[in-house]
Order: sequence, then structure tokens, then C-alpha cells
Amino acid sequence: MSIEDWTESFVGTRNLPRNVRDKLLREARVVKFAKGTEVFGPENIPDSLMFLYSGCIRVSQSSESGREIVLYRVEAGESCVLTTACMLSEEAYNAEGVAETEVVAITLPKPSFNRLASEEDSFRAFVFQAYSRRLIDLLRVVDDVAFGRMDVRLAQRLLDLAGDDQQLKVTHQTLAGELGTAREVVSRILNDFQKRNLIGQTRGQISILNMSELKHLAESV
Amino acid sequence: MSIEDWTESFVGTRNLPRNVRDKLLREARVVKFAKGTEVFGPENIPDSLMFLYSGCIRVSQSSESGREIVLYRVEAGESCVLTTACMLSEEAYNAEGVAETEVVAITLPKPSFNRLASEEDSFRAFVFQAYSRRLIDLLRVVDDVAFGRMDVRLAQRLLDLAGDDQQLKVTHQTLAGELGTAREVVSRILNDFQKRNLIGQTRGQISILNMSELKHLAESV
DNA sequence: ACGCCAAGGTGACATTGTCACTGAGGCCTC
DNA sequence: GAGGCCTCAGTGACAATGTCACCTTGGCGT
Repeated sequence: MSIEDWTESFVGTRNLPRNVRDKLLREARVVKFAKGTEVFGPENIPDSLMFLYSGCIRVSQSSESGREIVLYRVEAGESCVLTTACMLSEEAYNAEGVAETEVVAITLPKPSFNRLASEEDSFRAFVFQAYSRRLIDLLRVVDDVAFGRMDVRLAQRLLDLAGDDQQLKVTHQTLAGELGTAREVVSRILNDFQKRNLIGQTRGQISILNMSELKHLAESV
Repeated sequence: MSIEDWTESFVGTRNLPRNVRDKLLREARVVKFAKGTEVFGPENIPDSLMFLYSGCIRVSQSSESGREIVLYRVEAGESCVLTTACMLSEEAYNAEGVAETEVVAITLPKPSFNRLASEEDSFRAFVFQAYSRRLIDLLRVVDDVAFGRMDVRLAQRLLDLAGDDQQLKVTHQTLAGELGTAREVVSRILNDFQKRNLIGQTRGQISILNMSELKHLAESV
């Protein structure tokens, strides 16, 4: 598949003059990642800037002991700043990005990025905003991890992942990875939820039985 | 005091052409904060970019329950990106910056910042790098909080705060605020350290007795 | 039927967070 | 210097969370 005009998809590019956009279309490359693939990681640092055309990337960090925590997700239309950050600061870091769905991304060579950031205010603003959003996302993660109760965080995450559905296919282990805790902890809390008739469980699947009560719990600070 | 030529102090400005620097000196304002003052906070969002000429700003976040955690410190020569981030994303956040020493900072009106970021590569690189460093700082905080043992983190922090000294004046409560935990927890661990002859304590003061052993503990993953 | 493996359950224990109190030191005023 | 009032720190009980070892179950392939 060749994407028609991806510059239409990003707030940082859609308002650029036609000639600039045409140049971008020539300079950038379109890359794809299959679902489950590592987009970037400690061993796999891209040397270009990346913008997500479609799909979703889950960015997480792991400890030596094997625990994991999800930092944030990059959605279509957003820029993936962590790779940029790492590139610029040349520091190692143990975060990794995994394609949660099939992913189509635009990579921009550094010189093109530089020129664009220099010449186009709206593009620069877009990039700064992307950075800012991630900073604030991380502030929220810190807040949750440092001060939040696990049952509340789990309730929130269940609602997030479920979206509009009442069913979600997810293992306890995966949920533990979302929140940076251990499987046993998730199991304990989910069993408690089940006893309270908030959810039902079968192997690898959770169904939300009492959405409003779960929301109430998720908001109970 | 009027500062001679602060453009010499920042890697983002010291290599700019003389005429640009002179313009900056005219456009920017120099502001001071007394030790202990709030530099920015939820109620007090600056509308300019800020660069730290001298001193140190402690950036922390607090929970509703009154607990607090230090996110990072801004040192002389660095840019304070969190204010920028907040400005750009226009989101509320509950982080605040407090002057730990007397602070002298340079504030740059947004238009000047924009022009500079557009025209000068080295300045733009400086700003991006500042963002990147903070992102990575926050990754480290998340890692510590989510996966680190409290005694290890406390040992690290004691060594950090002590610098080259063996004495440091700090209360248990303050240390708890550094790490995002409760005073009682700090007291417990410090008492344990004392029993093991790693430190000595008097009211509001801690002396490191066995630096090498403490370092060993701090590095024990 | 059999073995294998991922998902999940369980109990014991360690660590950390919370709460309610207590005590100790320093500083002020009288 | 006696009393009062702070901040700082100690303590015990308990709740929440993390860790470990081990077990059960369900599904899948052969």
C-alpha cells in the first residue's frame, strides 16, 4: 500500500504550503510494523524522527527483575518523542515501544526534521506539543505509581482498555504489566472485584458487570 | 545586581552571533527568587520561557493526601521545560518548582523564543535537549518508584544530597518528600541504617559513617 | 490418553503505607 | 526556670502490596 498524502494526517504538517508538503512526501519514508513487533528498544534505536500514521504503539519500561510498566501509548497523528529524546541525549534507556496493532509510521531523516523545525512554525509547535504531552503523561504515571491505590488504578485501566465494550480479552499478567505490579496482585484484586459482582472472569477474559460501580471506584481518588 | 552577559552561560546561546546575543540581552528579563520561594506551581504558571542562570530549583509533585515526591532538579545553565510544557499543552498539573537556593533566572518572552528557535539551530538543539533530559529523568523516577526498594533509594538519595560531605542537615520528613514515601518509613529505614553503623543521627541531621558500605547498598539494584 | 504449557489460585512471608499515639528537644514568654 | 507550644522523631498495630514456592486448571497437539 502506498499512502496517498500523509501530510494531511498531522496537525504539524497539514497546514504547510503545498510545495513544502510535496518535498516532505519525497524525503520521508513510510514504514510498517506488524502487530507485536518491537518498534524501538534498547537495542534498536532509530536514527530518524517518527510520526504515527495509523495504529497504536505501547511504550513500556521493564525492570531487571522482569516486571514491566506501561508509560503511555502513541496514537495515530502523534509523534513518538521518546526515540527523539534518546537520540538527542544519547543516553541509554530501558524503555521499549511495541506495535499493539499493525502500525504505519512516517520517518523523517534528521536534516529534513531540522529544516522543517526551523522554517515552519506550525511544525515546530507540533513537535513541542508532542514533547509536552509526553512529559505530562509521565507526570501522571509518577503520580499514579507513587500515590495511587492498586485497586483504583486497576479499575481505571480496565475501563480504559474496555473502551465501550463490556468484554475485554486480557490476561492477569498483561494487566500487571500495564500497572507495573505482579500478577498475583492483579489476581487478588480481580477476585475481590468478582466477589463484589463488579466483573466476571473466565480464562483470559474479563467482563464488566457493573460499569457504574467500577467507574465510581476508579474515580475514588 | 545586573548580570554582565548571561548569554555566555548557556550552551544554547553562547555560540550565537554577537548581534543576536545583544538582542537577547535587550529582550529578556532577569528575575530572582529568594530561597524557599515558589518559582512556579498550579496557581502560578509563568507565561515565558525560563532559563536558570544560577541556583537550583526543586521540582516536585504532591498528592491530595499530602505526600510529595521530587521529580528532578533544575541546575544552573539548564532550561526549565515543565513550565514550557504546561504552557504549550495548556493542561493543569500539580507539579511545583521551589527555589532551593537563591535563584537567578532569565525569562524570554514567547515571541523571542519562537524567533530564536526558528533561526538558530544551536538554540533549538539546546531546547530539545533540555526536554529530552527531563523525559529521561522522569523515566528514571518511574523506574525507581515502580521497581526500586525503598532502602536502596534512600541510600542513593542520602549520598546524592550529601555530595562530598559526610554530614547533611535534613529531616526525615524532607527525605520522605524526596522519595515519595511517608516519614515513618524513612525513620524505620534510617534506624536500621544506624543499627548497622552506616549512619549516625541527631535531630535534623545525619552523618554518614560508612560511606563505602552505603554506596554498596545504593548500587545493589 | 498423554504430555505440555499458559493462565490462574493460594498461603506464607517480607516490605511498605497508614494511623494513632507518645516522647524529646528547642524556643518563646512570662 | 516553669510552662506552653512548636517541630522532629519513635512505636505498635494493622492494611496494602510485593515476593516466593508451589499447585490446579483448561486448552492444545500428538
